[in-house]
Amino acid sequence: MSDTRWLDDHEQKTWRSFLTATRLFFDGIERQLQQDSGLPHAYYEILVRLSEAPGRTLRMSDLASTSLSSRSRISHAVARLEENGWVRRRPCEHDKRGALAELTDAGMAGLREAAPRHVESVRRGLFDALSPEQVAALRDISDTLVGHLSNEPVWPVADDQARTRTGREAAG
Amino acid sequence: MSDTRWLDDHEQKTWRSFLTATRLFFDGIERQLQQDSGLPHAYYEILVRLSEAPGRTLRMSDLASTSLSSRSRISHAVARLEENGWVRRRPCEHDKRGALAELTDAGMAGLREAAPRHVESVRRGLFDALSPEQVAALRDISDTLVGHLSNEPVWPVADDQARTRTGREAAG
DNA sequence: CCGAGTTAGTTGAACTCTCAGTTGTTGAGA
DNA sequence: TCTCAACAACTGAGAGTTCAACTAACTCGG
Repeated sequence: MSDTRWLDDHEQKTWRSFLTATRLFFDGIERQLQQDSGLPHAYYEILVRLSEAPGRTLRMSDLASTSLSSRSRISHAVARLEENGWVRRRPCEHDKRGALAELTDAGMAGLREAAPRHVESVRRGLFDALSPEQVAALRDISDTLVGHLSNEPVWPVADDQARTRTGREAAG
Repeated sequence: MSDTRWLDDHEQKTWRSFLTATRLFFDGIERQLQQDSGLPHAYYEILVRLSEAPGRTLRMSDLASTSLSSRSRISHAVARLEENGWVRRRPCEHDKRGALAELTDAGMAGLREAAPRHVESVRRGLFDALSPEQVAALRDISDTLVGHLSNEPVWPVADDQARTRTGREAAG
């Protein structure tokens, strides 16, 4: 309890700045996408993943893992996108438990229409602000974090998966 | 439309890595806080802001702006925290439209109990993964982004405020 | 003092996400 | 073959956020 490794002043400032920066940035991305295309960013990403998949089709759980989403989230999201006619659901032949999500032509068209403004907002919010050195550093940092966070099972991903609370006990 | 400044390969990879890293990281922070303290991170931050304010009290709109939240969000959040007895609402004397949010002793105790594990998860997810140079670079990048994003009225903040869609037209 | 315009804050509906539970399927072992 | 744990996906309830009203109070010109 009292042996907490508190943040020193510099860490504190870094943390808060990071928090503020990412909030401002992602709030902006989210808002732009919502206003221009009526899509949350998570949904946009689903469309992107599907558009890049062979046959514009992915199994629901593959879609979940490539999108860093829970299966439940994908279910709800695909249901909504299906109502819009942007995605179609089809049964999986080999495994009758499975379901395939396929990007329709309308979905592809919607994605193509949404992309330019989205990319523009990413560029304006991120790349226009940073120097080439900062961009390089950001990539380095992000890669490091991804490696660190995706290997360590520090935080169990909920939804169906076993809740092995690894690592938590060591600190508490 | 076709003059979109698309991302080149390096930018694309940076962007996706950044996206993945922040998602993994913040999902973890959120999950840890939710599981250990039953609080979303946004609510935790409200408690922190109040705890740092003179008299542990802030006006609702000051709370909104220091937390980068909409007034509506603060209203809902404070309502919930008030039910828990962690925050108390009081009328503002000078301006009868206003309301003050005050952190109660119970709220302060709750915050003190939540803090160690939260700090630990921030440290484990962020500072333990990065070298001192990377931390310095992250702070530099974050400060730059904050300066860039909070000055530019690129994305109008909704909720009551005037929707001056500045800057968007120039690109569209 | 009055009325228009602005500001502070709240509220309810719609939407997304999470969590827990359910259905249907698969596959390994008795 | 039958059984049962594991798996894929869906579903509904609960919680948080956003957006668009809405109320109440302040400001300022007339």
